[in-house]
Amino acid sequence: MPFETNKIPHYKRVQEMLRQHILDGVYLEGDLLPSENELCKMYNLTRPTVRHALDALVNEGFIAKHHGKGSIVHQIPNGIGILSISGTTSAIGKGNLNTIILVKPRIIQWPDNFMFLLSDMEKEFGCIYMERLRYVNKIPVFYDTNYIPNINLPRFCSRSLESKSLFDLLRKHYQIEVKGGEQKLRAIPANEKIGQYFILPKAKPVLHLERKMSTNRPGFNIYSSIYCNTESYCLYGVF
Amino acid sequence: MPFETNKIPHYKRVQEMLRQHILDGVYLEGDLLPSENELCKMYNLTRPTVRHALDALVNEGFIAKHHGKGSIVHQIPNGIGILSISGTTSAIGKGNLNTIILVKPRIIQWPDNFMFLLSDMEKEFGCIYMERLRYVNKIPVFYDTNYIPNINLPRFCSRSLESKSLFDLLRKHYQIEVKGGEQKLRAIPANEKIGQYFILPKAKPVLHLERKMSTNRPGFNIYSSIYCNTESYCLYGVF
DNA sequence: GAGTGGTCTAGACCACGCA
DNA sequence: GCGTGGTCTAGACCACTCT
Repeated sequence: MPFETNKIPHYKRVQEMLRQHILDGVYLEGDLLPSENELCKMYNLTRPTVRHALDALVNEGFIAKHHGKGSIVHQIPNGIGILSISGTTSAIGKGNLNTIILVKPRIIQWPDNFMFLLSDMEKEFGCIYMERLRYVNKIPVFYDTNYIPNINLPRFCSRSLESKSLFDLLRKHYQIEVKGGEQKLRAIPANEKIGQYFILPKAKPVLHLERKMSTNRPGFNIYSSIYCNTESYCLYGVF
Repeated sequence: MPFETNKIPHYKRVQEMLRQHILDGVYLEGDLLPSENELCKMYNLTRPTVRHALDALVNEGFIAKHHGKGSIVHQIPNGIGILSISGTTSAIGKGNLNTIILVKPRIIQWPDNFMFLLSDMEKEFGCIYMERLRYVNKIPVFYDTNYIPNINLPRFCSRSLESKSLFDLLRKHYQIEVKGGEQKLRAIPANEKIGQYFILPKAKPVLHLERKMSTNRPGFNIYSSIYCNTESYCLYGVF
């Protein structure tokens, strides 16, 4: 029986370990990962479980599978795998992402004409709002505004976020796990403010992502509006 | 034993049937799909197989699953699920997509500085090139240029494509199935030509997608460069 | 032919939502 | 308490790739 570790499913543990190995360079791009049967023995799991982990890595764009050959580590060519779930922090890797909090978490009313339809419960409670500017290798790439329902999140506004992942904070202090979500994409001209953040001329095209992320708390969704500067880094996804 | 049908895997058959039912309005948005156990009985399959089909539909954005409740049919709000694989034609539905061939398939050299790295085999053979303009509900939304390796595709250039899906044609006449792929996204200003196609002012932001699609033929990839007018329709994805 | 991933079965136990 | 989806086992057979 595989060793018990908290409550994280086995396939997810394997997925995270392999992803970390790839990011750490244990497996280099073009390398063959151990075969599914070898991974079964290594982690003491059965094939469907190991396959579940590998399928998740394919979705994140870290590997590609080839029938009869094996799982090959993918190059992620100057692109950022933000289109899948893993969260910006883990999609980019180690020390390459820097975050500045532009507006510290504060309680506000939900905006009128919000980008997604809100449930009655969400509307009833207020909303915690924050803004961030995020740099990839010193280049400003993401400006995001975030809306979190103010439901049972004690002391959230006084917590430090600088250089931490929002998802990590929610998981560690509030046991909130982001499970998945949906997103809408558009190309829009940068307005004055965004142009300044990105050091781009006004009206320069930027990519606009509106996302709704569901969590393990029923009815508790996190909303983000993300502006992406795609001058130097493109977004990258797998399908 | 489930009835044998060609060589399409069972999970894919179920996936396609359920997707068609959703597009046809048999299940309306917000409806609960039959439970996994019910689907097992209906199609005479086991749960992992049915789950495989449902997971694929989640990835395509057609349904969302809720632990303890069931699978709920998703609304796809004025957005186009082109970010997943299903292909533009099936992502949009019935008669809403119209296609004009701007450049009929013709054999050309691969362009220099191609958007993706080509294998030696691909470089050796020529490439079939075509351009299309696609309308969603009468609005020009996609302008795409496509590059297909000219490997064993007899009479391809003389086939009619108008109002047909490229993927369908490849599957029916050449037994080529698109399996998956990767894509890069950027926001760029429309150039003169694209502005005219989309009836947009020049320099208006458009979304640019560069995709590489792998197929069931090893080493045979299809490449597309797609410009999207996101004024009226946004792109939509699930993660 | 040996090894790989792709598909599938037939069970099991658990956590969650709801009545 | 019941039905739901989430995870997992321990096998099986097939198609594919490489040598």
